[in-house]
Amino acid sequence: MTATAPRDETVHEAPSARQQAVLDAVLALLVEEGDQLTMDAVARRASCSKETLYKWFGDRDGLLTATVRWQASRVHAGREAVGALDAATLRERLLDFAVTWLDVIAGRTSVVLNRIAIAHAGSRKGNLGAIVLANGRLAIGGRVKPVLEAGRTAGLLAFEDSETAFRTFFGLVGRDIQIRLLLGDALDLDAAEIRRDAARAVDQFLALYGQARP
Amino acid sequence: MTATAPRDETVHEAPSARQQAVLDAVLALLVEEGDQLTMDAVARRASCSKETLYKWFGDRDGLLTATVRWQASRVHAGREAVGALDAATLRERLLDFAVTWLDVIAGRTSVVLNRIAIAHAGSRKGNLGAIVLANGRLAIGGRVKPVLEAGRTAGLLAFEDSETAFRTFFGLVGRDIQIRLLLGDALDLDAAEIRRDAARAVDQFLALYGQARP
DNA sequence: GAGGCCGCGTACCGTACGGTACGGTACTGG
DNA sequence: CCAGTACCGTACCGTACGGTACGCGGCCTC
Repeated sequence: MTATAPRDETVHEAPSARQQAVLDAVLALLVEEGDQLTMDAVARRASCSKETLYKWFGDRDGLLTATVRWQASRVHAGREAVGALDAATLRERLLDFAVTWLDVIAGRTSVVLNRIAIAHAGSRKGNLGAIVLANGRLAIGGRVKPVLEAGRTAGLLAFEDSETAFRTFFGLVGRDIQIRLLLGDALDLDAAEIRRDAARAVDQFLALYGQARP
Repeated sequence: MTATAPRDETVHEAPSARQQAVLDAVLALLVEEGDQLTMDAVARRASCSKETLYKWFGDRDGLLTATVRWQASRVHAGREAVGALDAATLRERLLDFAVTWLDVIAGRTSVVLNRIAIAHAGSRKGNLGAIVLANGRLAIGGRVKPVLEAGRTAGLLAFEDSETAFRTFFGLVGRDIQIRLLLGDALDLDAAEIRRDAARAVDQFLALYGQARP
């Protein structure tokens, strides 16, 4: 290729600080205005030109994708290191996951982003859905399953397939909350209620899969 | 009012046969084409004029609302009558609910309609979300809870709040299935797998809430 | 301090789509 | 046989919005 190739600058890796500001503007707009997000509105809100948006993100979908990725990159905090499980720490780890997860899905941002991704999944070319899935359901699965397996090797849990066990955990924690929020049910959970719900879910999960150390 | 009032014919009660055909066309289009449903496409598919669509349904939202209602009216089959529960029939009733419910939410039509309703809920004036909620989550809740309560009075189940118990049941049955489908995950469940999943959920629910007859 | 780049603001274009108007045809009641 | 009505087909209108073009000001480099 010759030297004049204009070099594709669309965001594929980490966005710059300015770009992050734009993506935050998108999130804010999404949360405030529902999902009729226009490129004009984004440009105005972020004080940048539409041309810049298209240069950085390619097209509307690119902007949405970058936004979802950006939001996902913020949620992935959280320690790892699984070793040395006793019953109390197992319960605590599960409780921690449950609370964190409920906090996320009950948040306005998560609801709106999931709405966008779901709408997107309905109109073909739906990578947005896949991205949200990978960073939501699948990501938390990937982090919980090692804990479950550690619980099993410690003789605290009994199950055959960690995926199945995790899906039960997921169901016990999430129940009808996500679908209700997505469909617009008010249902505002405060921190106390989330903690109660999470504890109940963990208790139920342990009742189903726990076993006294043999 | 004078005699020349043009009389609002928009569909509020049961749609006529011809109107049902139109609504079926909408459903077919929705399932086939994803959700970029245009009034033009509906008119073409249903062999009717756009003017008629607007006369019957008011506007696009009205058409969508009527479609959701129409679909909901088909799902509500199912016997009632709760009396005389023993352990086997309780299990059978719950299993029946679980299978039916999974069948519904795994169907293309349900997925598409939920997508529409969710997108709608994101743009204010979201009665669609409320309708889907009322005919989905809330309707099944209303039908399951009497069974649970009958189970309790028969001494087969132990719980304080039937709503809470039902939500646990809901979570155990649905798990991550609905959100994954909404986000475009392939995940095609055949009848056998649905039956297996439903049975597992019922077993787990009974393990949590069941008690031997005292 | 002159050229070059980046990016803001704004004006502009094309099109898809919601909604309306209108002519034509079939059926019904008087 | 003549209104009146219902409804189909199609042409049309207005607008919102995705995407592009262009001018101008600030900043960096030589």
